[in-house]
Amino acid sequence: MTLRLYNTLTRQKEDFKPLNAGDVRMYVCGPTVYDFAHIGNARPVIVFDVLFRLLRHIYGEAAVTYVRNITDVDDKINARALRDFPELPLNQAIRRVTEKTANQFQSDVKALGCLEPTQQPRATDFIAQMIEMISTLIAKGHAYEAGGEVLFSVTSMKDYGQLSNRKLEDQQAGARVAVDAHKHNPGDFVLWKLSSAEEPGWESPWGRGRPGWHIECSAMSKEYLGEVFDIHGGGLDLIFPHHENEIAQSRCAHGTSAMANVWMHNGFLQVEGQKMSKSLGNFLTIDQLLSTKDFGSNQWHGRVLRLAMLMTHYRLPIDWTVNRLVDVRTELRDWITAAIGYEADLNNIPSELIEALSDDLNFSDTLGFMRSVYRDAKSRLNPDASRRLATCMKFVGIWDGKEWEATKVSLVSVRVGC
RNA sequence: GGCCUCGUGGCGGAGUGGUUACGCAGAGGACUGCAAAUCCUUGCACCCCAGUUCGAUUCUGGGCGAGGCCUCCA
Repeated sequence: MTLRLYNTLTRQKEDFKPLNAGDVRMYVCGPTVYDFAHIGNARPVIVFDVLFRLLRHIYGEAAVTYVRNITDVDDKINARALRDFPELPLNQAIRRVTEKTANQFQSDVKALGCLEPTQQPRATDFIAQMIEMISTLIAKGHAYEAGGEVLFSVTSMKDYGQLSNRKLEDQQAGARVAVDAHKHNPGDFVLWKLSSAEEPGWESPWGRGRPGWHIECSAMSKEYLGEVFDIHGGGLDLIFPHHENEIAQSRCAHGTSAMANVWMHNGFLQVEGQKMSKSLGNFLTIDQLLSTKDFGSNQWHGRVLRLAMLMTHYRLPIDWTVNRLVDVRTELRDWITAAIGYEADLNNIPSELIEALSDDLNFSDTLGFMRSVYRDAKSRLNPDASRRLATCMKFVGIWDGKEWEATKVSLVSVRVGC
């Protein structure tokens, strides 16, 4: 049985071959901590959590390293800090914002049944490594100083644009943002920018400043996973420019022909058929779904949100609707009712489950298999099927083996009926 | 303008060159003091137009529609 993954770099499903089966390494872009995580942010977290579980099953727990960063330096964070804590010195205000948001994120993600990544580095702990990498890029002629910034020169890399399949000439320069006059090429991006006295900053060879967005992932992945690693994941929108630029930085700094061998991207979600946005008033945070009745006059259990997310293949768009959550809750309740009281046995995971997941995380087949197990479990007294169902649910993270509020009603009626 | 996805029944979601899974919801029935639970049965679809073909939902081309990216947004 081989693990097959769709690789954005080659635009096809490929057999996954780790560089070292005893040391499988994955990096996924995590949140920028300036506000509550929304339900769209939950998708990569859940999808790659399932992949993490699968990799650990195949290669062994100790053999898999999963890094998900926390971006705690960003101009949006600064703006938020000024708005929320105007009375505090900026540094303290920033720390308040990032601490609070990062903690919220961790508890959200836990409620969604996700395992903790092996490492969750914070960008601000790796400023020195970023500065070092930028110095290397300058020394190798891939970056230059101009207009109070250090910029990466995209024309210095012969195959820039490989991941997103973009040619520099095709880009509509300034389509969305005015081109800075000091850039040698409109596609050049910021590695380091100088800070004013009020802005947060760190001393560097180019003056007191702060890192650009892309460099942190390059620096942190290098720190924990090395110059070349196996899998890099994130949302579809990160393909360009973020991942393209990470590749450029890492490959040019290290002189390698790849940063990661497999690039995976999850699709977006819409809410009730519409793009999620604050102006449309359909912006849903994870916390909101878990703890308020804002969506469908219901609070939603984290595992319902998780299963609802897994119902659709990770690369396809999801339309996030109340209807969907209601359906999922019904099905999950039925499964739990059939499995309750049985111990999951993670040493004995049905091979059908692993096979389905190994086909580029084919959740449809996975659910199809679980439904067939459920049928066996409910239609007759079949402890083995119930145990297998419990095992499957635990493995994909949609059940922790405990009784669940929503099952209580039906369990009671079963007992009364007997 | 460039690049990339996607379009299957009320909803979710597989799959196939020729009898179109499966789940939820719906309808009918069995059981039941009523209800719940359970079981049985069942209706409903492949965006449009051409082409290839004995035959296309499945292949090719063109439309139409939806979504994403094109410098910091998962």
